[in-house]
Amino acid sequence: MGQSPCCEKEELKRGPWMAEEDRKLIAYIQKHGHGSWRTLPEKAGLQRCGKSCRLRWINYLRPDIKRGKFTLQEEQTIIQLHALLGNRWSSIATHLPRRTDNEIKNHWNTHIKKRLIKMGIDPMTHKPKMDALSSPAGHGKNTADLSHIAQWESARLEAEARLVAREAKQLPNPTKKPAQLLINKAVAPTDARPKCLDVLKAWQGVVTGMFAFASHGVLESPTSTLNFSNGGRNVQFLTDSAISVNDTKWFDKPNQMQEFEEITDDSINIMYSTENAWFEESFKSGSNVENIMEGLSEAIACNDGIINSLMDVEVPINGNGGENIVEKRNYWDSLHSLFNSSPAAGSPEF
DNA sequence: AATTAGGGCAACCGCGTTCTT
DNA sequence: TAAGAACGCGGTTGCCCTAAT
Repeated sequence: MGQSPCCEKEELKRGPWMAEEDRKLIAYIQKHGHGSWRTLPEKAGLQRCGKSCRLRWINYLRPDIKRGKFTLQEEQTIIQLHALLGNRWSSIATHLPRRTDNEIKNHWNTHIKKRLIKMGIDPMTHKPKMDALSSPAGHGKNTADLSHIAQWESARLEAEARLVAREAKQLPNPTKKPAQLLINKAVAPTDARPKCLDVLKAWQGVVTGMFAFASHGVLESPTSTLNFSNGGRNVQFLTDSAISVNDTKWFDKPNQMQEFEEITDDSINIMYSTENAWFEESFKSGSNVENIMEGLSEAIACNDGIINSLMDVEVPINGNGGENIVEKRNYWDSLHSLFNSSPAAGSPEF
């Protein structure tokens, strides 16, 4: 069922596109839109299959494509989203305006993946390879917490994508292409994106916050303390280079290899190489811990409606703003307790 | 200068999902 | 509701370019 081989039957051209073919495709789409890809080649006077035309347009000819080097920020986003979503390049691409899934996929395979490997990080699990060498007991709470957050975030991003798709379906003009609407919405410029997506910033903080870099005068921002406590577990941001989770203090040391210093029995020791300036730069540019947590709670508050609606959680709608705030706080509390409870194995119960 | 190896990227392939009839 | 058509996605291939030998 479904796919029929579109290039087999006729003598259709394959391989690299000629400039003339590009011109024809662009001219046709600019004038008529792509419509049915199946019929487009014939109408446009191209000896190509529809699939090939679609690919050429989406990955290369579309006017809103940004080409050239990926910025640091983009790479960070890719890494973080990949940690959450895995190889779902199209989902990742929706969070990188004007980049195509193919381009992201290629960039991952040819650049980022290799760099992560070089840094001793498994590109598939996003965990330091040394993690595997640590004791089973050590593979406890912190790792479980992070993977739990990752699972939760993954589900949330998927849910968000489904909501966008659902919204697109409900739009008044039913004549054409929810998928296209989804794409248009998803690739809107960064500043047009809903604030909800700031959760990525928060996640970025969670991830990059794990990497405390050598203190060669790098971390200059004023320090402050931020505390969360719930159910006996305590998350404390002591300074911009030290984080304490459940009495486990994560901080930097003045050498090239960083270490999570073990304080409690079930905490873990993980070594991170910081010799890669690229990652250090990421850290510097991205994460002020106060902003991280602020962003996270803000994003969660912003997202609660989406999450609840998409995870089939019934929440009474309050007309009253004050109650709403309470509701959001409850949501944050429940998330926080989820974060703290972190089952040793198994998936989150959504 | 010629050859080889490796990197980068555009394009293809096949399968799952969604849409249409 | 079922079947076929169309679309979209992720994995893979193959070509081109450049650096190394």
